[in-house]
Amino acid sequence: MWTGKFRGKDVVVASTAGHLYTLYTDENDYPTFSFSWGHRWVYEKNSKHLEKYYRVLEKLFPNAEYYVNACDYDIEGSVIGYNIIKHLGDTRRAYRMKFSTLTKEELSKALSNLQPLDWSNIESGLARHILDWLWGINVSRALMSVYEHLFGEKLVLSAGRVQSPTLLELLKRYIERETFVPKPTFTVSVRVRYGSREYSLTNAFEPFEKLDSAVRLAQSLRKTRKLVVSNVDKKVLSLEPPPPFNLTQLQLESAKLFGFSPAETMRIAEELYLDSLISYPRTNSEKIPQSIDNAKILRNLSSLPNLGAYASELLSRKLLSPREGAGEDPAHPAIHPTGYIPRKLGDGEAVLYELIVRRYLASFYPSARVEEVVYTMKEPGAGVLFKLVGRRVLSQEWLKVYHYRKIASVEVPTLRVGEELEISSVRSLKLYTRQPQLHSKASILKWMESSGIGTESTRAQIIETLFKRKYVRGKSIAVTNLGLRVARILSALFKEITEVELTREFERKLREVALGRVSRKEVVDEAIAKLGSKLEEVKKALSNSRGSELKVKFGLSIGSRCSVCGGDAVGREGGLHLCSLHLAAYQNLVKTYETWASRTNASFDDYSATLLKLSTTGRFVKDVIKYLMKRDR
DNA sequence: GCAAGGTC
Repeated sequence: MWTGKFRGKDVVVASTAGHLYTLYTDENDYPTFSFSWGHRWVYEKNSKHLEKYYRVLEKLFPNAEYYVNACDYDIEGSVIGYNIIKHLGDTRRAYRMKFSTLTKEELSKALSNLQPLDWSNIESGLARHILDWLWGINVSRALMSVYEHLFGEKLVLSAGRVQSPTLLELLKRYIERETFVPKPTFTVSVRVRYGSREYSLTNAFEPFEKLDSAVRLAQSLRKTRKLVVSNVDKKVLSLEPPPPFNLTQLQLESAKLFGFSPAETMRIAEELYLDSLISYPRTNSEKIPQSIDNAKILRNLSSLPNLGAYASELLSRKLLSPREGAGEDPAHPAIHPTGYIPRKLGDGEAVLYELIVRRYLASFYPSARVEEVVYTMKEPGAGVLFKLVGRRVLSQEWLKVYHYRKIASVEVPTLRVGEELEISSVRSLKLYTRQPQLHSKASILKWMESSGIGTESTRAQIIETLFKRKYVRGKSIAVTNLGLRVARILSALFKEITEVELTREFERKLREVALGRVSRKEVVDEAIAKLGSKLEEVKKALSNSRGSELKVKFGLSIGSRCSVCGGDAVGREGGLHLCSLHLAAYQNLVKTYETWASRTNASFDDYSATLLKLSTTGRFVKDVIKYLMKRDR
């Protein structure tokens, strides 16, 4: 709590730490549509610490002439402050402070220019909370109940607007990889000699579908034994420095460089923030506003061992405006060092702090200059093209401080158009197409951001929820049998919650609420009506049928077992009963054989035997092949 | 017990 005077009046400032109120219900069954706002520490684990913030506010409120909500100027900030004022005070004597940076000047201006409560933000924010709660709590409860009826096991399960589409995306990628069937392609690899050195050339043509084409090209190259330079393209590329980090970019970069998960990065960044070493990390901004005194921060950083020299260099070169990225955030600037010098840091903290400082420093530097020369070569009289690419860094600039990014120099000779090079080796090669990678925590975070679901503050946590529920596992994220069952139940019964489109629909409705065209009540009532009929339908089905009938009724089974694995079969193909994964694998196996047959003269047996040997063949495909081999023996 | 959103 802080006290002071502003224009002759006593001002008391007390803080909260995020939401003090949460939605809850006393009902245990579903559907449940009766909810209220209550104290968070009563209804949520790990929120005991919130009560002390509340007790301070509770003491202050009765003595105040009026109240000012000075939370971050965004929708959640409006809801956080509104709930406190509504429960402890009187919204008719309340105002909103409107600001975008936390400088003395701007806060002072905002305080002398108080706005009425921003009802449009409050109403749309409350509606967002309620919609997420109604969908999340009700579908989660229904899911647990359906799961118990179908599989006889009582488990804590969950579904939500953000977590469920994320689970489905992980499953999609998992299926793509594990039902993948590689296809053969053919190409040639060429080396040339120039002076005393040899160079490998890059192919500027797509691999061939037929072995013949590659063999013919190889034969022809062996005969002519030379390539002629047909084009020289020399240019100087300008490589811009990266902007300072927002949270997503920090999470992606630290995953790439150090293997930290997004949640780990968040935890370490939080520590650095609480130690006053970096600015607020939960930001989407990639900009440092004018109001931040970069010169002062750089002067302070110049006493850092190792990195201080770069800060001094920037000051002496008067490079004081950092590059800006596209990311915006109304409440916070991009992540940057505060200028405080750390004493002793833990391992993770030291590594992340250095990354943030280097990134901040790099953003002030001019672009690096890289000279690139591309020689295009072809067989005399023919059109097949190869490339030889050389690269040389002319000026490092930001690359020297942001040493994580390395531009490898590639030495190549100086060649003229028309010059001939002797071919030293030609090989024809068989290549196989590669399977897609499973998602990592970093790549699924990126997917969530680009799909517009979750926020800076919640994405990493929501990914951890999927792990906690045991829907997924592994560093390369695989979906468990439980995750697959949950995804299939949700897709069959509550399709909307598995799709990113639900978020878009919420956004459209909430915009209407913010514009005052539709009331919060109308939007909530509409959701209740829609969910109510759906949930009653599911509940009725559960009370009328047994597990095995239900699976058929819900479209989760055709009433038989998968010939390959014994799981619930969902379809029949080629005389087999197949579960969803083995069905997809079987279909890919049959379909891809057409491609193989057109490119090679492999029989189906040769094809199958080769696939079993290749490590890129999906495991469900291998299961199907083994089953077919055993059956036909 | 279950969401997603804040923040410590």
